[in-house]
Amino acid sequence: MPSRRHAIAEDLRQQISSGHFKPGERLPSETQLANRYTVSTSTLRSALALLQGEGLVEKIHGNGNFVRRPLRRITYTGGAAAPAPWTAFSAPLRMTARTMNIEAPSHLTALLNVPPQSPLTEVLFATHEGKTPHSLAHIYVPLDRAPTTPPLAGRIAVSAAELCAPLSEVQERISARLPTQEEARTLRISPSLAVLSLTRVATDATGRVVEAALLVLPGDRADVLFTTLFATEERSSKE
Amino acid sequence: MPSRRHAIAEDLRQQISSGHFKPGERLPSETQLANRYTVSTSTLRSALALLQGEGLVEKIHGNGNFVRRPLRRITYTGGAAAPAPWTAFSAPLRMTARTMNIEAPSHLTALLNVPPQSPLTEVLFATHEGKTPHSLAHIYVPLDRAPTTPPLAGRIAVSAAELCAPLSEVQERISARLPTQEEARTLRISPSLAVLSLTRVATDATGRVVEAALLVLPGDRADVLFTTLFATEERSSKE
DNA sequence: GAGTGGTCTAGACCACGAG
DNA sequence: TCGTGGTCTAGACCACTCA
Repeated sequence: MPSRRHAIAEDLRQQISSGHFKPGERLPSETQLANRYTVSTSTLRSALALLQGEGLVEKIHGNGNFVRRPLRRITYTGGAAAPAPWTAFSAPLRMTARTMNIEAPSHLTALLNVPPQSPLTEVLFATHEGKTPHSLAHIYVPLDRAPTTPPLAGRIAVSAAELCAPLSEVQERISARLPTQEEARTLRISPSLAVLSLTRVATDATGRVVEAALLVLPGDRADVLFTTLFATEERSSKE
Repeated sequence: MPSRRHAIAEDLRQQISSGHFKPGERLPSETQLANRYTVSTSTLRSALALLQGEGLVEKIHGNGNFVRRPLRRITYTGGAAAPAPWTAFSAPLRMTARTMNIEAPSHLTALLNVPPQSPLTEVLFATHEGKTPHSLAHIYVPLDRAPTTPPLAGRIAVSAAELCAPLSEVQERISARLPTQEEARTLRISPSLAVLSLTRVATDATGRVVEAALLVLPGDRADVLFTTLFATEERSSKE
């Protein structure tokens, strides 16, 4: 037996995909929708919560529920096959970066293998498509290993490590979770929409950590791709 | 101002981590907890929903709310650095597999690059720690490329591709989402606990798809690790 | 059958956003 | 200020589990 809220969610899904409600459009208020479906507002809200978790609807407090614009799915390419960590896109994809020097907070000392409060360059990084944020990144570079020409910007910031000594190893660890309140606000996603959390640690030939990057990618508009090529014939690993 | 439900959730989190409520233990009923905190049952339930999404509490309909046993975090190791796709664990980690021959359903023909309804071997695969499922995998091998000695079992099933012709490429695509109802039931996780979804496609030297694997890993107990080694000195890629 | 969580109601009041 | 969503109440009734 489909519950009331699932039936309503399904009906709204239909109306959205059929174009009855268009991307960017504001839905009728929750009170109106509750009347239309003859349910209480709580039931209607729980139906909207389902759509929210799917990334179909965005709620804006004090303003309304909006049909989310379907966003291009972006791909983060990891591993050796990636010349630059962010692939290029045909669509206009805006990037913003903010650089600041900080002292290593405790949760980073283990990751970077540096003493507490040692100087770091932090780059806050975001990609946007139109007005909608696509992804977030925090990138940390120990100051004594940073390129000598700040400020970093654009893709250079993301691949800062490449400017340093030759890398010997890059580790990328990926997990899935719900966004923190702040991430949800910044990315303008529902707190119930899963995100990919990727931690990339680059090490140089001497074993020092050259760069750590913490990426947050909304599950409805990003995924991560790794391609592993195996040696055939006399071919060796590709970079 | 922290809302009522966040305060309650925080208090319960404390009581769980302090050992006042122990792993596996049943919490007081929602009515009792609602009285204790002098809130309505709906408010209390929304507090529990927060803990559920964090994987701290498991609700069992008609039975109660239970403190989840903290599970060992497992790591799926991807890419060339992985001799076997599933790393070994010190803890007893049970694996179950069920093999069946099917005809390629439509959503797999593109992935496997085979004609519709061509014969496949499907392996349903699960890992458990104790009674709790850790992960799910659906593995598909085109029949004409399968090893000649079925039934596959254990880790062999997961690395079936290795028995075939030498691989030339493995693609692993990862995304984050909420589980389907069925996945949530099978993995015994909350529908609001994010999962990693990993699609692995292995191709042999002739360009044919040898194996496709669809993995589902609960976000609270699994992550994925890729290690990329760069050639230094005369060293080449490792397998 | 007794007790649990699951769904739903019909309100009240608060917090936010835009005009 | 007004309309929006956010939180919360105090119930009712249903569905499930276990003894």
